[in-house]
Amino acid sequence: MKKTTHKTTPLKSVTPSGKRDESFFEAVYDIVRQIPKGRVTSYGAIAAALGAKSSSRMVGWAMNNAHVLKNVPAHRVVNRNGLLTGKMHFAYPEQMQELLEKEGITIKEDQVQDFSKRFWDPLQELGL
DNA sequence: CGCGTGACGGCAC
DNA sequence: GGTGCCGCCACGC
Repeated sequence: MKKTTHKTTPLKSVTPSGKRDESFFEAVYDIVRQIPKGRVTSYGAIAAALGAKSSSRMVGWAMNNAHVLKNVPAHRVVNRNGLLTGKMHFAYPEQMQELLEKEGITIKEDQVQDFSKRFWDPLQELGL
């Protein structure tokens, strides 16, 4: 796809109503909600499922906005190392680990154990 | 408009 | 296998 010749608002389209295009956010939330209990995925995997794998940072940015919507299990999203990098953004840092352990996931030093087995790839699982 | 920052990831060393 | 640097895109100053 060709991008705009001007560097202004490459991805951030503005809807006629004047608000920012939240389609990216909604898409992220939609995938996160589909993460099975007891499984985790990575920001990059979600970004890849959205066709913007190089924008994995935007996924994390979207999650920061997601705390408003309680329907999004953001605790099931970790970085590609299986590290709970986003724990500081929860109500309290330990909450992320508590929620994961409550789902049967073992965590050691903010690190998801058996990450490769716990990993849930939206691209593969959703058949994309 | 430039610069620094960030819930990231890939690659070089 | 770990560490560091760079690229990525959006945001705040």
